[in-house]
Amino acid sequence: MKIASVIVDVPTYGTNKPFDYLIPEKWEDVIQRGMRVIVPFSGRRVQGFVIQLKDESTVSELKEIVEPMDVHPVLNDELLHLGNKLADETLCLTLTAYQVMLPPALKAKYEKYITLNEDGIRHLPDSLGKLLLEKEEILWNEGEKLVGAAFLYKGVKKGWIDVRYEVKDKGRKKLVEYFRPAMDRPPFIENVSSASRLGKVQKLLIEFYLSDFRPHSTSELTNRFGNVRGSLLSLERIGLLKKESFEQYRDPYQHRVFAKTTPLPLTVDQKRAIHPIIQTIEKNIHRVFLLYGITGSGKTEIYLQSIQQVIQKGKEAIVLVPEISLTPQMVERFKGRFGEKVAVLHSGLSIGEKYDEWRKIQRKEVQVVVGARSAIFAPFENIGIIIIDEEHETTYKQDETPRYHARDMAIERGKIHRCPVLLGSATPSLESFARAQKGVYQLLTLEKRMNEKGLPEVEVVDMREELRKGNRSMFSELLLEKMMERLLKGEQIVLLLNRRGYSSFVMCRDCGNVLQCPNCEISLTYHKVSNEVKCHYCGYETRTPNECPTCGSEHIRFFGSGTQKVEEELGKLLPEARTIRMDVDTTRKKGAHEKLLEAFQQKKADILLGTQMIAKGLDFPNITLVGVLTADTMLHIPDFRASEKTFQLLTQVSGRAGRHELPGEVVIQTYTPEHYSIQLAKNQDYRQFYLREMGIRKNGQYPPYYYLVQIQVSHDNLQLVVATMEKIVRFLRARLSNRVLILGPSVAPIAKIKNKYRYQCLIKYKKEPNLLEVLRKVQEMFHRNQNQKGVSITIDLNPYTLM
DNA sequence: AGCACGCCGACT
DNA sequence: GTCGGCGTGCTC
Repeated sequence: MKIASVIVDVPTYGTNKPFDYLIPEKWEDVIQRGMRVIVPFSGRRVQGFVIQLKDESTVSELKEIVEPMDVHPVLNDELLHLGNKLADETLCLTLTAYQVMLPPALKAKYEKYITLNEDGIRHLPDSLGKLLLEKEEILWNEGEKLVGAAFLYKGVKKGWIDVRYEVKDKGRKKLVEYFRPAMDRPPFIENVSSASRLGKVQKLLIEFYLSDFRPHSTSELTNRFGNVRGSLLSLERIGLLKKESFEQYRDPYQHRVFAKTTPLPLTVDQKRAIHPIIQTIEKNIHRVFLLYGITGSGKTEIYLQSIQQVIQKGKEAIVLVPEISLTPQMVERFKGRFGEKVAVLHSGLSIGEKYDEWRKIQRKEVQVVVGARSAIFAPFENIGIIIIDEEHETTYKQDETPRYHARDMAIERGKIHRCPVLLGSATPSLESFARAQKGVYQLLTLEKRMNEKGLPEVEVVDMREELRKGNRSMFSELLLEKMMERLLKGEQIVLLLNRRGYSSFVMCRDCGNVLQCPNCEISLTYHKVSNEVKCHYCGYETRTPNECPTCGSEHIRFFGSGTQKVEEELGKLLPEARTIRMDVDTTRKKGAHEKLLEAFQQKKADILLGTQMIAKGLDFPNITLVGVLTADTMLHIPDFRASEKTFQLLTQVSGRAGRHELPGEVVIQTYTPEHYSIQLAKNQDYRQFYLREMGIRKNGQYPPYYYLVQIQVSHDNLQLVVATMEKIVRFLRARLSNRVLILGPSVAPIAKIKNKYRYQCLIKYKKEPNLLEVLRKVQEMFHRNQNQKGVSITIDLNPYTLM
């Protein structure tokens, strides 16, 4: 076993295969599969993943591994397998697949240094020469700032300077420095008295140690005595103290106390649902369950008690929730039940915090992970259950490479570990519910709310009617009336509006011109606070013009309403109401989300106004009214899932009301009250919606009847984009069977983003065994061309948004 | 991705 | 005859 196959950290399709390296004798016992190593590659050093150890190679002249980067493998055999499968099925690089399974702290970082050569100094400008003489070696970027990249390349070529690459390990454990007495107390005292002159501070420190003969951290001593690190180091030099570092976990929840909870008695419904899950846990068999339970029916308690069972068997559990920073309440429930056994992984954590949580898992210090999408790759080795809450959420599909779906990964891992996968939702995705109907998944249902209260009363208000009555405000009479009622009673209100900013677009009333982003094919959104118009796609922003840029007219009007405008209108209509606004603009800062929700929970506000981020998981007893300001914003986006998403959103947000003692009411305002997703959401009739929508999908040849692949091409040259897309479509038509539908080439729904034109095609199919192979060829074909022209193509299997 | 190699135009 | 532009192909 002297040879290692390595996937190198060079993200191109040309290098997407293992390279063999000799293992130097000194590392022979150390290097294992799944470790990261540093290897020489085409004249420089790069990081790589060892995927195999072997005795022979077909390559004759092998180079040697420079050194390992890990003491223990970061990917075990299961994860290596999972990564290969992921790369295969989503058409991404093996390297990219491995990287997505690891915390970002373990991603290699390279640093480029320059050093001075013999008589190079004579040729260099003073600024650079002086710096190099002083420091011997500087970062390439520093040099570039001084003299420009072109000059540096020249210098390298002429041999005046040398370039050196270094692979940096970003994985920084947080270390805390301690000083402890270097010996036991009696010899310590002896040594102190025999030591030659000690400084004043040093004496002080020695005295302190004698009074408290233990290790003390540098920060503790600094707090007590001022900056004494120098003196501590002197004491170390003369052998009295010894410096040590301990790893310390960063705990994102360290300031929170989680009230301990105990298992609640289950209802008859819940008992019936949990029984088959417990059985599969006991018998160690893999099965996928779809837990369809209406909002407030107690799905979480089923999760908790299943996990309890798993932990008792000495196994581990993974729980996925949609973007967890949004639901601190969820974390609380898991930490409350399982305390220290829980690790939390989500995008709100810093790189260091994610790394620490990951290490707790790797070291088996926890048995439960609660996290967002990527937590599905938690390096557990003995999984007893995988739970995906709010199974229908689109965030489980990553919308950048690698475009994997957490549900697929969960099922793959469930098979390997022979354990159940539990998908839970009040509004299951059509895909999953259809599978449950076919018996591929086992359906478990909870049809009753736990509090024995019915679902909240839902009223649909026709906003066209309001307009006819002369009401031009954002609020119907009914909603306003109900809001005032709640304010008097001191109960709380949630208002949902699917649009941030102030108004959705800015139009000239004289010429009809709508302000557009210069880089994207998208209208600009008006933000009143800053008096700017912004593009929500590329971030472009500019001052709102006073006159129309095309015709010069001053009659500029703002159309549509965003959260900012509603907030303002609320201030006028109900000046006594206290409002909290929650959207990407007010929750950008770390922890802001949690703070706003906490304030609402403590009744520091009467109204919580927000975009769809408020629709999920909120569980506050005092909310008795939910208002949806415009239910149809989502309905008319060009996406075959628009109805499904609208139905889900309305159902979810309605579920926020009346979860506890007080009965809840919901008011849905819409311009299309007759639409079935609004009518059926009003009745909370999922099954009827399912049947209706399935009929439409069947007719339109959409999922779950057909599988979908989306191919997009983008570049700043429109002709090139069209030509490339046409070429791809011709290629596909030639290679795929005639049962496959190929739609396009067509303009993407957003025709231009960040100055790049976008074209796309859609592939619909039921069964096409060689599809992956053909798609891989498309990809390879265009990676050759990519170098020349820079056209980027993306292939998305089972896309979730068609934008 | 980065790097060498090689071919061709521009200039000492 | 040399320097430097960048298209091409390779990296164990």
